[in-house]
Amino acid sequence: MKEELTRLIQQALDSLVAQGQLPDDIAPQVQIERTRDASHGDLACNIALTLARPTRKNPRELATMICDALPGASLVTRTEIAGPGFINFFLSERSNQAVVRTILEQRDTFGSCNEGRGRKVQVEFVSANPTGPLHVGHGRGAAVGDSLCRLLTATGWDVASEFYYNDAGAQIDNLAQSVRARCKGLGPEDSAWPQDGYRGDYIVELAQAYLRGDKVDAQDQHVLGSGDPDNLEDIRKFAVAYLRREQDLDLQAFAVHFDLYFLESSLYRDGEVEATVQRLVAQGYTYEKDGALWLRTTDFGDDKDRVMRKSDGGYTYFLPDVAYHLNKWRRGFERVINEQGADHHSTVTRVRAGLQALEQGIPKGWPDYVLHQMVTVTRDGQEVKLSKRAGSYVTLRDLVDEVGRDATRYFLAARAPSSQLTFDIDLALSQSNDNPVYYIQYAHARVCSIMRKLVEQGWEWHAKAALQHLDQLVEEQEKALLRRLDHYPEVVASAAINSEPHTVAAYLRELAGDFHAWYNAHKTLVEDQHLRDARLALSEAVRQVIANGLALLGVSAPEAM
RNA sequence: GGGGGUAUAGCUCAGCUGGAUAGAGCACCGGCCUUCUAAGCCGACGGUCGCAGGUUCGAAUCCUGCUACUCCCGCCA
Repeated sequence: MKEELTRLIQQALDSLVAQGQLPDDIAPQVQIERTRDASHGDLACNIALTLARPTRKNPRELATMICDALPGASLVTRTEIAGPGFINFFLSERSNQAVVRTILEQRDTFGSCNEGRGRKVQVEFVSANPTGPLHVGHGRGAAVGDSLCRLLTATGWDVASEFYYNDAGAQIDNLAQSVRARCKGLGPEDSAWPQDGYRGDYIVELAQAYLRGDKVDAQDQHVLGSGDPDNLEDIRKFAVAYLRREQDLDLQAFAVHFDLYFLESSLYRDGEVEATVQRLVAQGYTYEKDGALWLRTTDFGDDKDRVMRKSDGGYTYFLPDVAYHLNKWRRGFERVINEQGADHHSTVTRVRAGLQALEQGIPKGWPDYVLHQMVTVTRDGQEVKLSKRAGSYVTLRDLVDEVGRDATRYFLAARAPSSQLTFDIDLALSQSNDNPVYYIQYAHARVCSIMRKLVEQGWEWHAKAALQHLDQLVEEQEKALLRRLDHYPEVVASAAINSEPHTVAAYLRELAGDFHAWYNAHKTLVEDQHLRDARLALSEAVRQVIANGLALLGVSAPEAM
């Protein structure tokens, strides 16, 4: 529809230029936008305002000229010049009602598109170290990242979700040493306790499981605890598998699935870390200083150079990160989105710099990052501190157990990633109408309830027949709903392009609001069959779009509440 | 000191990439259940869009400079 109008306006401008009424050196950018207010019509164009300056004409006068030159179109019932010079288009009711037919035909694909054209995109998210259970911050990453995957799939991308975990490096050594200390009955208060050791209770449980010789079955590894408190390597393997399994359970509770778990250790095993170092050295972007090997990331916009190989011979996290992203590039992902906590934002420049230094033809701004700000958790009005090492902890699983999966996911995905998020456990727990997810789900359940009532009354409803009577939908609340429904595909497309799942949540809140208002103002199950059919079709369309939208957020759409 | 992010109603947040009178939800106040689920609806109240400049037909939105809060600035991840 927008394209159609853009074409009409373009034609009008062309004819005005041809008649010499407008100079031919203007390069108009015709923009059609959806109006915010129904009294401004359905669509509006600001062309007269943007052309006012180059043509040195009064915008309203210009708008009149354009309207007069506009070819007729059956879908437009009238045009109007308003405000400073907007051209408002009022579409026929018929064209507005058509969205119901589209929705009932397309069902769960309504809102989908082929923008991605099957191109490969990878979304990496959560990527928590296997050094403890997932906390709320990881939950935000999981909610946002998973929703992004769903949005990209819906818009035609070939999506791969991935979890990268650092099963190598200093943090894991620290973990193994912490477990060994617990095996020997030591605690943080003992002098032999490792510096910065992990103090959480889960380390104690882990040590006990290891000593008992438990078997651990995680997603991608199976380990038997040897029970030897001196074998650090055994402890390390066991601890990683144990916590990997814990995280599996956390994610399972959250209904988040990954196509691939990528192990940092595999980069070492397959020589990719070493190959990356050699490549960087060969490109001449490295130097030795203080016994360490540095990369001149300042050549690529970093504020200081970074160490890649420490003086003790080990690598910093930065180097495997570069090797990992080279690996991603070679797997053919033309688009990669890394969803991480904003505390990692300093890696963005570094990883991109490392990739540029490799000179492999990787685009400068590759990969994309979505950084979410910190999550704080409050209970009884008090902030609950989250610290793995201190041990006081709100885990994702605890939260899901308490609050429920739907509410947790909705809360964590419903805010712009760039804003800080306070997760108020009491509020989320309250089960009251404070909770916006219930408001949306309730709208869905209400439609289902109407459908059940329909059967109880001995009536029937057939979509095909009902679609013949959409012209019955003339009430103000019905028009508002039709406009809102029509908007949905744009919301999905824009949320996917801009990596902003929270806009879907906001849209659903509005759609549910429109629906509840209509529901209260007009009865659906009326005696008049044509009117009833039309309203049932509209109800069903609303139900479908709510179900589609909630699915994009990973939230369920209950049939009864 | 350098960099990222944020600042919009009493509180929590939207604001469709520069449009028309800045919107929701909570909270508070007043109404609506013999009619499809009141987890709902209707109404009222509530704003110098952090401050100061600038860009233009037009700014919460873009630019510059401040201020406050927050995160990062390691040979940790």
